[in-house]
Amino acid sequence: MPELPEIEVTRLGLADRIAGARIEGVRLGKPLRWPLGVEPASLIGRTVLRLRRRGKYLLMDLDEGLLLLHLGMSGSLNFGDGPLPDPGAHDHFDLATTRGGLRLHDPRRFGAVVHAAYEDDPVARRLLAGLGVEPLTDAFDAAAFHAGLRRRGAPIKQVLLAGDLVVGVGNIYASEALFLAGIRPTTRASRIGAGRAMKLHAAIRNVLARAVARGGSTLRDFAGPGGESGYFQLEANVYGRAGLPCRVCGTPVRMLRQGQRATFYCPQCQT
DNA sequence: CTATGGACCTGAATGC
DNA sequence: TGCATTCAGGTCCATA
Repeated sequence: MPELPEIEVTRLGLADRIAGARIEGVRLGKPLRWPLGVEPASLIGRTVLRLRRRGKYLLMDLDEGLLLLHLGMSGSLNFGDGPLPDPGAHDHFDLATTRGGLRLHDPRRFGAVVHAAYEDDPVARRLLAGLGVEPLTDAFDAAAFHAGLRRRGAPIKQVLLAGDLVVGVGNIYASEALFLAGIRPTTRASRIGAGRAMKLHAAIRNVLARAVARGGSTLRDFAGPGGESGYFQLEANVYGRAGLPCRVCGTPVRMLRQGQRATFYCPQCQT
């Protein structure tokens, strides 16, 4: 479910509530994508220092080591005061803390919780080393982005999704950013000129920042850590709107498949 | 190195 | 109603 905005909304709702919490209990459910990497009991007594985000990963710094959390396609985190309720079939990781209970719910189990001794250790590097630049920071430079695009012959939609140039742009926001930039998703990245690269750079920042401000997109089941819905889907221009009129020009929105993923675009506005 | 297709897993929606 | 097929917000891995 989650792309960068949903992860960031989760982080914003959770960071202040969990900072300073001491871990008192750990429960694992069914296996996630990767094993935790340590005995769950070894986390007891650790203190949560802060919660950061890198791409679609949440990094939970502890007084010793850190946890890397990924929500995959269907994951969400919930945090509540008081003891954790009895776990359901899809609750696969619980932390009981002095500040409340944190629970990872993930029906498809493409998510993960992995322990690393430190941020540069091999376990963490394997997950984080290949990630591209953070789009909502100054490190996301338009000229460098254009230079990166020029080296790629794949369709621009798939280059955005790959996440090795810029992180956090998933299937919804890739279609939305390309709409805002007026670029066809099938265009080879290497054929995008400087002017359109600048537009796309701005569109990515714009769409992601607006989505964070709206609380993310709730399509099926996304909710923030306190259960709140997101509202960005209400202002999506093309995602999930195949056959409906483009909000700008009225032309029916089209859907196509790129690398097994649905892509939406307006054949009139995007050239 | 880049690009592509399949894999992982479950539930909901759709089609016959 | 029942059963098979398709689809879903990610990303890793093997293969060309």
